[in-house]
Amino acid sequence: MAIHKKEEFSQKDQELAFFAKAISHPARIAILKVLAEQSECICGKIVDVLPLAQSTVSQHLKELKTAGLILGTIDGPRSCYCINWEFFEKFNLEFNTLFKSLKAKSENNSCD
Amino acid sequence: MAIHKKEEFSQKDQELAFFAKAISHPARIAILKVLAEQSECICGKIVDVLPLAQSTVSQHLKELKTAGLILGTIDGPRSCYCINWEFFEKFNLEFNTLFKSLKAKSENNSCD
DNA sequence: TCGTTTTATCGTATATTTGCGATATAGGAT
DNA sequence: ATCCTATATCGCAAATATACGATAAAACGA
Repeated sequence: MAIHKKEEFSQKDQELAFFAKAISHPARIAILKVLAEQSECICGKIVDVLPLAQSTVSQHLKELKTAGLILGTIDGPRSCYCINWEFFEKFNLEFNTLFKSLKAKSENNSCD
Repeated sequence: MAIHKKEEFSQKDQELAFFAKAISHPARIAILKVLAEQSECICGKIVDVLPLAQSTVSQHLKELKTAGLILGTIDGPRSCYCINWEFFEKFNLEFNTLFKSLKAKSENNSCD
């Protein structure tokens, strides 16, 4: 694909797409659910719960971290992750805004 | 990657990931916005608006259609697309449910 | 110090996504 | 019938994503 064209779209659309991509794999959704459930921000326990190899889980955690959805701190020999709730709110809001704006736009027409 | 493991996750997580993937590219978000704005469910006008080749746009439209987010009808020599609002509501609700359930789970702990 | 445990990263294989040009198809106009 | 327009699909190339095993790094205990 020569050069990918993603950067030619609006910042907002790129950001939304980026957010959506962060949760576009069931493993990452499952990880978020586990993190939300656990009182301690467990680490390798996620590996036990998911049907994936340790290295693969680590990769998904890295992606969620890059996206901003989770925070990771080193705790001795292990890593401790938890949901970045502050960011999560922004994330949530962003989706709601998209959905609302689409609906709002549609109110001016009678397409459906 | 030998065999991809997506099907080993819960139906719900797979569905959510699938939904997220549908809007994980700025072109598809842009298409949804255009469709929501237009009073007639335009077709190739989308190509004019997006910085992509006709064939690429057609492919994104197909993906949105496969995901269920848009409907396409043939209108003479051209294709007419519009947002599938009924499905859109389900889509919207699914995300809200995920976000709410994550927050609800977190209320039992003090991780953050 | 040496081994153990835990996790990140590297290298690699394969699958999927993205993108485009070329072509096919189908309807409408002349 | 022939041409034109609009769109879908095919074939291909390149980029990304997914997955794993092997290995590296880091902290802890014996």
